[in-house]
Amino acid sequence: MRKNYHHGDLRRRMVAEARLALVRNPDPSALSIRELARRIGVSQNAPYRHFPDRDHLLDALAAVGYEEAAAGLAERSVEGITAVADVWDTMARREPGLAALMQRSVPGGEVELASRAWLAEVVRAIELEVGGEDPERLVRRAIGCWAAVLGMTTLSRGGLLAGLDEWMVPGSADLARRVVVRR
Amino acid sequence: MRKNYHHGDLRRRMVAEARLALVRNPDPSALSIRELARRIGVSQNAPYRHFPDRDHLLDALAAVGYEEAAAGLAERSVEGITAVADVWDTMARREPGLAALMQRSVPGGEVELASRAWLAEVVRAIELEVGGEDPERLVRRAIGCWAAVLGMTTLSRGGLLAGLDEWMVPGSADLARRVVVRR
DNA sequence: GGCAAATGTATACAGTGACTACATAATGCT
DNA sequence: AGCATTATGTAGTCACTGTATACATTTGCC
Repeated sequence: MRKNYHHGDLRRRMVAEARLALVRNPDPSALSIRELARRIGVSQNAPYRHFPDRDHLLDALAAVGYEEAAAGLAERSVEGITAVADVWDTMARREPGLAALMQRSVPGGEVELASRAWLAEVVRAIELEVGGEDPERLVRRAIGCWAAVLGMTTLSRGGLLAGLDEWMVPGSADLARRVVVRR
Repeated sequence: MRKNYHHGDLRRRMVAEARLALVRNPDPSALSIRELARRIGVSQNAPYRHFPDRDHLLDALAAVGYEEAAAGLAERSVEGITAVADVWDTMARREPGLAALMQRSVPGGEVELASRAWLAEVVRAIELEVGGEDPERLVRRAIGCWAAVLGMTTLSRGGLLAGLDEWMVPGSADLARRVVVRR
């Protein structure tokens, strides 16, 4: 009889609220399904109708991160590698918790596809900058670039570079440009 | 009157047992203080005499990881960046859970010093490879190299490259060992 | 209109980190 | 040696978590 017995959009709402929670506290392991449900105003078990368990919620959120990153890169891939570094850096700085989630892809999960879309976009950006290399080399460069940027943001987000002087830390765009994967 | 009321070496034992637990299950958030205590045969609260909370235990373990990595690199730093990649990748492959811990440094924690020792060793390795560069560039290169290798192992350990690696390089997935940072 | 599927609620359980109060052993001072 | 202090253990408790099971309501389809 109640008007809002059914929420109507709980799945999407959970993902959004999880994202907010990660902004308040970037540690993904501190994220609680019950608290999200409470905050949304729904019973503590309702979320389980949409996600088999906690990990699947995190996976869905990480996928959103990759989708946004890919879209952001697509908009400005004219700029090449700089754009790759910039897009990832900005995301990692604004939402460190989200960035942390994006380091893991469960096989069969949503991240699997979304991260591939991101990688494709990186390949496109690299191609624009370095011109017509053979495709395999291109992909390897893209992976190297992604790894370099990811590594730099991981180091600084984790505080591993805290206290080091500014001049000691390489710019991630420069680094990304110099990293190459041998075959 | 019992013989073993005091364990005698509980702190070290906890770290060792935590490491084992991470080998059984690489997810650090699944690691339980109580279970470790149970396994050691000590009361569930005894560990708290040695670690103010769970995070400090993880920090201590991560520090051990950095110490070993630094020592391992010192033994073979003649080889330059490849040795860096090799040492890190081997560690990350054998103990992914430990590698995950090593992405975070609490200010004032043990990782802060240990990771600096590791970085110093990386600088040494890079210096051997590229010869006498000016110190600033050297440190930047070292950090960049660390980041690239870390990023690479994170990508493959996280499954983000699943399905791609064997496509790119028939037979072997040890991408990190093939990372090159150009000057 | 009625019935099945989707989506919500209520309740319960075992496990956790962490706190407090207390017990015992080890250490060091006199 | 004797004794007080400190280090290190135990016991018991609390609020909280993920998740399972059983039941209720709503929605959508024939």
